Amino acid sequence: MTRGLERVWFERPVLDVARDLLGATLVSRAPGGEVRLRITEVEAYDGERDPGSHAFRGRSRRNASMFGPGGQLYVYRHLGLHTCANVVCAVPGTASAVLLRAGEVTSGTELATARRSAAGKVSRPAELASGPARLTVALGITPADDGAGLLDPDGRFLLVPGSGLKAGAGAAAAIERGPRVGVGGPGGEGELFPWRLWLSGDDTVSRYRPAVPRRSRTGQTRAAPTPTEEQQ
DNA sequence: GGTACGATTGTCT
DNA sequence: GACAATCGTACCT
Repeated sequence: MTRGLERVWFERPVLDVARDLLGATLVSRAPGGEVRLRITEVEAYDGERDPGSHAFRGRSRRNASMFGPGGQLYVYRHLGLHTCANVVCAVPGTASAVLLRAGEVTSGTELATARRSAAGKVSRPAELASGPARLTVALGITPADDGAGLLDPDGRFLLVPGSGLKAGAGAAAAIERGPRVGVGGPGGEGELFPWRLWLSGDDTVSRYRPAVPRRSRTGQTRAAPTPTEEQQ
């Protein structure tokens, strides 16, 4: 039987959990079969003190599972289109979580490919789960899985520690870190929280895209320059 | 009650 | 590289 993790594993600083999630395997079981994903890229979100976190403005109906005990999923819908999944860590009452950004499908490739094909195109195996929304599709994670546990060896999801991380020093050297993707905020928040971690050289890691101000439906950007400023 | 916007992705040029 | 899709949530009036 595959052994999972103890809950205390998640009751640590979010960056420690994020680092150790790299190389770990997330197992997703469904009636159609099982998909195993080796995690290659994550982002850490440190709860209410992190301006990039969904929990920054406090608890709400959407982010309630972020405030739950460690070792469960926080799943949310983004832009009404995509589903993203986080691993909740730390102790109840806090709200830190690790966003799963990318991974390598190591088992159940056919099922993952079928899921991704139904949702769009897949041009190469490395793109099966290269991106937070792609990853959830490949694993069959839906908003209904919000709050699902990751510790039960017989449950729908199981997180298995990565064998390559037991060595410690060697594994740490293979981990790179940088600013989080698509997280802007005042004063270059991405630079203040360089909490995107990935396995160096892994081709399943998603492409870095800096945060850009979005044009709203009315044709204005959020910090629209005045006509006077535009002339300068 | 109304409005702005987002931890993204796929398509089109 | 630019842009549209699409809807739940938070914030404002």
